[in-house]
Amino acid sequence: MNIPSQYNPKDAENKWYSFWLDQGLFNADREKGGKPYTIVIPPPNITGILHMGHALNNTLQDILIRLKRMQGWNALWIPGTDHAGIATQNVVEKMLAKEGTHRKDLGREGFLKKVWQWRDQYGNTIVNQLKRLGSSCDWRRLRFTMDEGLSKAVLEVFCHLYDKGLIYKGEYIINWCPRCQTALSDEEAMHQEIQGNLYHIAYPIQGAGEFVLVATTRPETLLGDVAVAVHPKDKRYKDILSKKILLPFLNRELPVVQDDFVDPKFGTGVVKVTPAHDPNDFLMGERHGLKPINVMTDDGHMNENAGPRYQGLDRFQCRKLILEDLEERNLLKKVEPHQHAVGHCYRCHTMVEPRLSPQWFVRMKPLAKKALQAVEKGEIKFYPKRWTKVYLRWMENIRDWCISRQIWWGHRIPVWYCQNCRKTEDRSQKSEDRKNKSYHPGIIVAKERPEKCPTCGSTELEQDSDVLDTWFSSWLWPFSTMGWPEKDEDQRFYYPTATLVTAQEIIFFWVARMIMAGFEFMGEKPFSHIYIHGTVRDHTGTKMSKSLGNIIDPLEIIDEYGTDALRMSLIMITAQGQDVYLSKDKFEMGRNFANKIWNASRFLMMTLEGSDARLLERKPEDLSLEDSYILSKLHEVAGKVTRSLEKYRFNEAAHLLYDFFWHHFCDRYIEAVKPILHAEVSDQKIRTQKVLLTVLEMSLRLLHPIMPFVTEEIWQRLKEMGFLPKASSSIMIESWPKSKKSWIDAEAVLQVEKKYDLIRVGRNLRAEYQIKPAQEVKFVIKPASAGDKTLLLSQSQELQRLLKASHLEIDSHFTPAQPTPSSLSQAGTVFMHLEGGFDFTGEMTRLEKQLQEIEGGLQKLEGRLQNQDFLKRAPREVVEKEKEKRNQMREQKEKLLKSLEFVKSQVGS
RNA sequence: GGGCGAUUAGCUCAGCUGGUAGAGCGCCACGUUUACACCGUGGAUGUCAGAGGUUCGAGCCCUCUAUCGCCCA
Repeated sequence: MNIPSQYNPKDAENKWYSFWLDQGLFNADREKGGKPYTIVIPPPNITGILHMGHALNNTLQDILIRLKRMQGWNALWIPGTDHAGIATQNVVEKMLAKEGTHRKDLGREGFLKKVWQWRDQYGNTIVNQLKRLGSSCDWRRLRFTMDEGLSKAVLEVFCHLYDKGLIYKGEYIINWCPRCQTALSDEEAMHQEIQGNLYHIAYPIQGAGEFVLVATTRPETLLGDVAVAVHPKDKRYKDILSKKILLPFLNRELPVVQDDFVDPKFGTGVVKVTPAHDPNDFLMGERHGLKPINVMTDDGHMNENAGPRYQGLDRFQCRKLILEDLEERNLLKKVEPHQHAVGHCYRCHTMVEPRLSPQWFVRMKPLAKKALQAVEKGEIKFYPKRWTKVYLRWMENIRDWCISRQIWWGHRIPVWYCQNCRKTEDRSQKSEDRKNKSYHPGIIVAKERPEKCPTCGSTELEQDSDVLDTWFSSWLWPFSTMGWPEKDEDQRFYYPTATLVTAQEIIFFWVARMIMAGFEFMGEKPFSHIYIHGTVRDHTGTKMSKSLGNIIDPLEIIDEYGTDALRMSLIMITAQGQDVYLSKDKFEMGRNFANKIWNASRFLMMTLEGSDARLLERKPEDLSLEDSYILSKLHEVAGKVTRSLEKYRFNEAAHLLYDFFWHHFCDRYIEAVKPILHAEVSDQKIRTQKVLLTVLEMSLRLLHPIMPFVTEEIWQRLKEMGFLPKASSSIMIESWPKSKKSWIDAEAVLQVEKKYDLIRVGRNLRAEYQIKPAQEVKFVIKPASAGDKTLLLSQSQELQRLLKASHLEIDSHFTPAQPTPSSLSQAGTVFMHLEGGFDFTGEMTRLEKQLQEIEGGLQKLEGRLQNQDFLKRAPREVVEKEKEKRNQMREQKEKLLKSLEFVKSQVGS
């Protein structure tokens, strides 16, 4: 048999992924039975390429889905992508710019055609990349937020909410991205601390020859000032309340208003009020009946209201010029550095401009109620649970959601305006509309284009040119992907989903809104558990991003180390919900482990070849101590791994498996049974082969959800060799191992642990005395108890081999006739006989060091056991345990003292 | 300003409900013994950020402080 000594991931990955696909093993089928377990993928953006965040996110989902599938659930993982309105439009616009054209040249329809072409060409890149990760999604159910079905869901929802009075149009201040030229929701404006300045500007008081100092961070907006404000209790400014203030440059007369919002301690205690360019000022303006003046265009330039000198300037150029002009007139009194948070577009990072404009909003308070309760009552749980509070706080302070976007790519708002009704609409009515949000004359909301206006019968209808926020489709994801608003059996079966696996960044964007949508449209929560994993950062703690160039590309890692290595490494270093600091060398861990699995299996296959080894179906009666030990550990680890995974403690599960397979199975068991395997056929040999096969096969199944490829590759080889006659077609549909108590023999485990402790101690002696590994030495062991003697006697052959001993004596009454290096282990004292010279002084220091350690520990223990409070209040088991430990240590101390005395007596001679 | 997280071995991080600290990498010594050098054997290394407190007992619970990071305003 020729098996390469290194695992080659590439072959296995391509082969088995296509095999799984061909066999339809990812496909969920209601008829197959089992309880439903559904996950919907957080749909990646079609402009995206796979990054480590995706790799982690999808590995976690795949682990869950593969686990549940093996556990016999009817496991469904629905994949899909998100149309990402702004991001995709940006990408296509850039492409057009390279071609020397602009979307406006193509017109709306022409542009959308281009976008669809782009998405057909590139939009599935990430889907194919997810496949390389091994993701076992039901690809037949792949959805896209712009699909016909999902678009229908969007229309249905818009009309439903509008009819309920939960959607309204209004002129409000929103976050405006001057580069993307669209409104953004509050969540899409990411606040970043920037180092700016606080400018103290002197505004002249009319007719007084005096000034009032106003502090602002954005001097260019002063052109839109309509008032200045002070706190009502601020006595410093009492005198100016009745005065008019003159706006520099424009000489606009500004009233002085009093408002609680003003913080007397901030700046000078006087603020300028610019309702068209600041959300707080907007509210203040409403409170005081001030009419906003907009001084900017939609692309961030100054408009005609800014006056001829500034009109047409970019907002930052204008700031510069205004400051120069203020300085020239001696109106700029003070500039102090000031750090403040400014919104940035989450798609293009341009500084967001608060802007007054007519937009569509969803009234969120009524939707939030059930979503809030469900989490409060624990019907929906966050893992780790600290996110609960974050969610609740946001929900409690929820604000209306701006859903209109001034772009072309997306679901167009299903609203038509009757041109006729609009003409006749009285201007004064407009402000009324704002207050009475459900009253919209000339507005028709419908799933399809209406033929004529229901009010006046006019056919002059024009559809709203805006599209909806992308999240307005993704908040429906858990059910729109299941065909809603149509209803069918599948939907009834698979909804609600079980677990949502996502990142912290989109709790508000997506998770919270999905919960609201679930209750509103399905009458039921969309999922029960939300697992929030950490953010993947580079080794310095910076979030990975393309523009920073600190990306570690998962595909590159897959090429270099293999998918299983990527998955295992990521899982091992990701504690529940903690951010991950990544560097390339971390992936060696997973690669080395995959190789270890490969080689252990290789060894087994070579030794089992030709034998008729089969899996053990029940626990044999005649197990050796080692057999009992490894089978106990196997079942113990199976239980622990299952519990860890079910509690979303993925790294714990990974470490348990790593430790079991490498250290217990390979380092101990396999090494221990090698002589049996190399010997002639015997009952013992046959049994050992079975144990080996059983442990390997079950380990593979336990490892499969995390490392699907290498486990399938080996499992299939075992099957091909005839060792698994009852096997199904793939390990991925085999059953998940059950931890059986009857297979766990705690006593055997304890004894074997003792045995290895003794071996370690003996080997340590060899190393300390620099005995060459090949050289055999004589050992004598003085057992610590009668029980230990029995144990050691039964294991003497093996001990002899593992200690590389020429002779091994087990003697309860042993006292060395001459100075002999010795060391203590749990099962007894190990003496090593040296031929020739012996370094008494060296041995003395060694023993003294050991004695010191023991004495230190003993002192602590004695102290504790003398403490009456401890004896009275600590639980009895704890006290007993400590007593036992003390007795042991006392004995050890005695032994050491004896040895030491003996050695010392020889030093002089 | 409010909230959350982090601070544990040289590095990167585990440590769930309190019972005398662990892993991987790195380091030191030895080793090429037919599964694996992507390996084996043995070893060294910690005032668990600091200060108080609760407790018989604190890395873990409480309070405060410091540093770093994130979120919200």
